[in-house]
Amino acid sequence: MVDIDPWSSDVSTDYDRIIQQFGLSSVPLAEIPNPSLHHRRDIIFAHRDLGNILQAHARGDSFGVMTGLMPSGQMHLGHKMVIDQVRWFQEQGADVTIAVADLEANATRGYSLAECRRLALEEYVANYVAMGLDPEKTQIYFQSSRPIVQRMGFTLGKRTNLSEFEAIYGFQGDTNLAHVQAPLVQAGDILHPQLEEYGGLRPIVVPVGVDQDPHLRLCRGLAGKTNWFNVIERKNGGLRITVSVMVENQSIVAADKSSTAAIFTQIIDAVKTLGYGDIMADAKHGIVDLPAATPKDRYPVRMALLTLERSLGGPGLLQPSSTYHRFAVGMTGGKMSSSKPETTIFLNESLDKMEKKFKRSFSGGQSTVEEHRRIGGNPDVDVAFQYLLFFFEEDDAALEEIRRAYVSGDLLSGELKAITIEKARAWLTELGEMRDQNAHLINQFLADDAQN
RNA sequence: GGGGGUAUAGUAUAGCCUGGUAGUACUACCGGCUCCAGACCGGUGGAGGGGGGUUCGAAUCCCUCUGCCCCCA
Repeated sequence: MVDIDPWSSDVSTDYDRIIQQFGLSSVPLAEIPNPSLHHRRDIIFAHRDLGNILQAHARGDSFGVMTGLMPSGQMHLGHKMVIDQVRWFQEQGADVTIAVADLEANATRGYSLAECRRLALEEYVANYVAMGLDPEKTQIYFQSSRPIVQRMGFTLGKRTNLSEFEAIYGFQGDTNLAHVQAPLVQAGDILHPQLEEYGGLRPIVVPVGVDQDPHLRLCRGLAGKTNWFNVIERKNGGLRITVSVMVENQSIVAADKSSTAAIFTQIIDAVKTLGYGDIMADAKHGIVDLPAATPKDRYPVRMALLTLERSLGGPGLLQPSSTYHRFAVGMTGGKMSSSKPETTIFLNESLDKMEKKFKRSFSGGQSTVEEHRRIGGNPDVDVAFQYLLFFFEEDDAALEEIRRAYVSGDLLSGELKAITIEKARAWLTELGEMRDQNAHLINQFLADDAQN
């Protein structure tokens, strides 16, 4: 994992390196409809397969967003960032599925399932509701009362092994097995919304921070390995479909010559409906080529093949898409961490406490007024400025004006802190009011299997 | 199935053998310096897994339970 140096003024370099190292893609701002503050400010800086989501959106097809919560501790600003993204996807038309990882919290943190439920509703869901998610389009469930996610985790476990877990998570011989099961159940969480019972085949996006990428990599790998048909880019242009023969589908796709031929006919029929005239099938080598297809066609071709796979009895799972956001700097200048209360603001923080935290937050100002006027402040490391950027100042022009004044030395650190405190005060106050006003809606967010 | 080790503050640890006010570092909190914060200087908090025993007195010795780690089969 790349270390992120919070002191570096040139943060983009680090994130560029992450993109390269993890094989992520940059976010195509121009293609994002109604870009949010996070997009405009490059806070959401990378993605995997976001194109699937954008295409589904453009076509008017359904798509979903998935997130989870671990019912332990308190919600803080780091959580707000994810919920803001979930809400944005919802506003663009996504259905929302939220997993309460109560099994995981129970196994690894020692909370009873009853405690998990209480904490999830009172601390987490209450804030989700307050932050404006739409109860009509949001389904919250508990891992413990949706056994299918455990079963999927079990089944998907066949596609990986301890060596991979060691490589991805650094697990070793002394690792508690609860930690081994958790990512598998989580893969079940992420993939199960595609099941017919939970909305059917459609792209699902998971917005996370880069530190969560290992989970996504695992989940995408597991889903991909179950696919009966692969879509790859041809060396000389177009797309190539290959058939993946495995124990599970051998009797269906490759029992004998006639069944193989039948499968190829179905593949050709499936892609024909997408409008490709030029289809070159080579059953002997197990490939179908679409020389005229473009990389963008990968999504509809993939969807057609997954639909075919399902009709043949396969799981037909689409790899989840993901987006990655930068982390706001912690209030003390280091990392933001829920286990260190002094590094963040809780969503139910008292106004006094919030003000105190900002007053003692790390600044990018100079040692004396004279020096500050002369040299100016550094907004890149200034907590008060960063929190306006990440959370509290919606207006780009206003933010830019503050940045200009701070850099020039016109604005002192103390004055900047006062601005941020006022913004945070307004936000926290409103959030508290919304929590109270909307508390009665909490049950509407719960899926049927999450009701008491 | 058998054997060994270990449990001290939010974190990392010292003290245990040889019983006598539990020490240190970071963190937290307060003050100084700073426009504010950091850095720096000064100060203040906070701890021996649970139960039992021995003893005037147990973190320390003994038993037991629990958790964690390791070895053998």
